[in-house]
Amino acid sequence: MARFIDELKRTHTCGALRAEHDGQEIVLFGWVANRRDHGALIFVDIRDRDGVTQVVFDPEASPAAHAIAETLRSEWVIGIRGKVKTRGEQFSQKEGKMVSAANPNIATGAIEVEVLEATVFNKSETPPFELTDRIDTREEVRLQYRYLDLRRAPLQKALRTRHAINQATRNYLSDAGCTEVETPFLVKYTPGGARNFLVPSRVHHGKFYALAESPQLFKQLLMCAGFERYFQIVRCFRDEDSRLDRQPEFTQIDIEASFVNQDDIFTLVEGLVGAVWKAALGIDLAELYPGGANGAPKFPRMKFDDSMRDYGNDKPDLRFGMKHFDITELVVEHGGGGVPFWEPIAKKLADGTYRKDMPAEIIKILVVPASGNLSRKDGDELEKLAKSMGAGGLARAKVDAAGEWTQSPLNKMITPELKKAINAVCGAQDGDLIVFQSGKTQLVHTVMANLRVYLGKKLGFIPEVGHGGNWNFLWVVDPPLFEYDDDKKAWTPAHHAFTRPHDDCVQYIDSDPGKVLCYRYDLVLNGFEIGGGSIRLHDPEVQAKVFAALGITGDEARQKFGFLLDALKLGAPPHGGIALGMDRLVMLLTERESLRDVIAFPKTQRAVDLMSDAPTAVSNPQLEELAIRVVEEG
RNA sequence: GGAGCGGUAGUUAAGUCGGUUAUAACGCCGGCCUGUCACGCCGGAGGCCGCGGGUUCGAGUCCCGUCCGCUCCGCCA
Repeated sequence: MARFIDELKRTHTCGALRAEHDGQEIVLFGWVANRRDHGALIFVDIRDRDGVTQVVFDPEASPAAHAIAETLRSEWVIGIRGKVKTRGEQFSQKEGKMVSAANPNIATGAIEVEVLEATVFNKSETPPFELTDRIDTREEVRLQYRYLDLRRAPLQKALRTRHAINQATRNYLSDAGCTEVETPFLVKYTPGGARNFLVPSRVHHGKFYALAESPQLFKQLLMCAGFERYFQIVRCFRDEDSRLDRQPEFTQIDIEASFVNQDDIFTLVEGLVGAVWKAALGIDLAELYPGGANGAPKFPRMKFDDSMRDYGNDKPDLRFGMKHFDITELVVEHGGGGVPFWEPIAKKLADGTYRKDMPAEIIKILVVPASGNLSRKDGDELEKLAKSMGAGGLARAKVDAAGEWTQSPLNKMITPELKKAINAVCGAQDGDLIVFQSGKTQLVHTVMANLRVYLGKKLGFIPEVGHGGNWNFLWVVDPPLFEYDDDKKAWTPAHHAFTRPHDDCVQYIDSDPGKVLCYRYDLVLNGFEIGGGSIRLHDPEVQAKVFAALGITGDEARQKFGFLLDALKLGAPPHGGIALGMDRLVMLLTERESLRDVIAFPKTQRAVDLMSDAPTAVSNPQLEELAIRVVEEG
């Protein structure tokens, strides 16, 4: 029978002890975070999930414990029994006078523990990196030893906050009448949309399941099944390239409800987000965003088109200004204004080659205020960034007091009238820098949107991550139902084919699909999309029109979505829902720089687990069982 | 699929115009120290400069290829 654990139970965590515990005999378990050997006295910082406590090994208090302390090394797992002592004034050899022995930097700094008895549960080899709070070790190494990295307080804290968010979410949605239902991960493969991970089947040679990219169809079927309100905290899988805010497997807070309109979903989600912020941070978002139901916050809304026009994407970071200005029409009015690379665009718009309401090419500008103090080198840096995103270049012009454009080839080409008009439109002042981008609409939007965010960070308009909450929520609403695919020369669903169009747009589904807006919405926080959903199309007649506009035949539709189409014909209630990206939500709420900081075991950009080395090749017998042959590449 | 940045001791970095023994800090090992808390002091070990080719009398440094990580575009809600 071991003395520690069996007889001596842990009485406190390493973050618990305070001055009020003075004199108590306690037992701590944990890891050696640091050891300071003063010859006779040995100080050891013990760390557990809750914090750090300094314990002192004094040979006079316990020679046996002191002998053990002499052997201790970093990350050994130990247990101690000792007596809590408040740290009073003591003579400092370093400073040569009496000073307070308390350590204000740690929560338990008012006390220390004099060790009476100690044990080593397990030794540790020297860890590959030092487990400090502010780590500077390359992520590659940390991911390889993820279990060590996870011992550090910042990651412990992030995952514990994630747990709190989970709890708050379950409580709130459960109280709101939602039933948590688990939907399958192994689902039918449907082409289109995100690439699926495919799972071969031993009993069905040559056939594959797909890992669910979302429970979309199932949650709609649950509405057809009469659950009325559903939620699930669910893992989703997408075989797409990763990003800072995208992992191949990720978690969604998935919600669907019947007999609701868009406002009802917003109210439900605003209440959820409010509850989450309150539970995890103790912050009342209703103070920032008043006007919601039952003390919940109410977030502002922006139309999709306005967002694209002003910010170049559908997830604008509104913590700072620097709106884009679309000067396409202005340039058309001036017949190109003498600028060679604008003239063809103006011409195509004037003669009707391009539609005026959805031009294939546009011209946008962005004004960098004089206070930004951008040097010529900074300008070159901007151009480099633009080019890396596919832009041909990046025209710039510095505006002087007289409204002339200096340091710019444009000044020689452009007509004075257009120059004056552009200055007026964007309100450029002396010293401001105008940045121009023209060309394919999507490219211009993307380049300018990224430049805006880059500048926002560079000029300090966006606070650095971890420097205090500055929450900016926004609903982006009323996007188009269809997008025109230039390559395929066909209309494609902007989201998916089951989104309900605005009633007054239904008439355009056949005649002019591009004009059809729909009940789709995204929730944006600080420039990240943290959720998206829609009111679904439950009317089979309109559904048929949408399929027709997409060039999907009845047979195709039946093959892909047959079970859902059947369900919609068998008494489907009006319904809609949303999915919130749990990982992104946690990342933003905890002010971390990457999704990897809030996922226990994340994968790299190439979807590799550096710790386990997944994915790996599989031996031939296993492949044969699945009737799969691997073809060498090249 | 594409662009950019990075890879030098266990860790983080420096390494000039290509030059002879590749530096430093932290960590590690040994010794000393009864008030440290980024303890201090003395000493020591530790390197396939990501990998492969090339140029050169000579390559961490220049060239080509390749692998890995990160950020972005494409892709993806």
